[in-house]
Amino acid sequence: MPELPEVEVLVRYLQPLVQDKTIRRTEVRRARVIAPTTEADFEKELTGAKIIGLIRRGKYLVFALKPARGRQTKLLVGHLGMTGRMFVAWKKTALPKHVAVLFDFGKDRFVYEDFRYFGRLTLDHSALDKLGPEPLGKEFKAADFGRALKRFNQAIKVKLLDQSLVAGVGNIYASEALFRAGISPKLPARRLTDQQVRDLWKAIRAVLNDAVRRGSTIPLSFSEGTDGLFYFGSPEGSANFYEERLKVYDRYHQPCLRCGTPIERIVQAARSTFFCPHCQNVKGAAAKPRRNKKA
DNA sequence: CACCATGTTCCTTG
DNA sequence: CCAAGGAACATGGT
Repeated sequence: MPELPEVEVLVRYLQPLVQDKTIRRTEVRRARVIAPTTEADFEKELTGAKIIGLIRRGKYLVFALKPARGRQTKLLVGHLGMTGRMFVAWKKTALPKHVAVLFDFGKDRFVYEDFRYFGRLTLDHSALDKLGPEPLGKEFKAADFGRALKRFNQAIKVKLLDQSLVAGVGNIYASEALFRAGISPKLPARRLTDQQVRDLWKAIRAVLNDAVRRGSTIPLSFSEGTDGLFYFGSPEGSANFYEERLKVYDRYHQPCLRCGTPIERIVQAARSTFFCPHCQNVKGAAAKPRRNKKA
């Protein structure tokens, strides 16, 4: 679940459930996810600590903690990697297979589960310093974004994944934003015109905002029976929310929703990119003619 | 067996 | 120091 919108929805769900909870005990089942914090430090710092806040920064979750003894607030930084999940459940509820970390709250507990263990839940907050502006915040300015892009020859799609330029865009929403802006993913970053920079700036915000809005309308409940923890790829089907909200990502060979041209897939920096070769022509500008086709 | 997967970091190479 | 490309991480699904 890992791009900005998913993390945002998760934080909104999680925040009231962890706010003011005291961690009675920690259990680290996979030490790699707390690195570089050691298990001894993790336990020492967190046991007895109270969670006094939870916010999102880029794709990170930032927990503010009031330590058992100390006065100084500590930060606990979470990241879901590709497959991480976090939730709060009754202790009688069975745990999933790949639990990485548990916090005992008394009646219930916080669970961080991640079957690929690419994520993190650590006291090391240095990753936050490398993040660029929040795309949905007012500190994200088209002019700054454009200036930053001027430094790179690399394809714009690849630079959208650079968290130091703008924080929170991942592989899915990078394709989505470029489609929305009508810009080729292959266009070298420094070649974007000022107009394209503005279009892309706007498209990033629109695509992320839409996803947060839609994600917020989906029940996040850990309904009994299913292992379903998230709105993401609904466990029981329900016409698959995931498919219908995305306009280009994972739609290889399917007709472009705007012009009917088959969507193409290419690989950039070892990641898949999906785009419409007509609506997102490198030469830009010209692409307008549309023969709308029923999908 | 082959290839693919929402992410980040480390290691080369130029 | 910087840009860029690729492998690695770990566990699946198809």
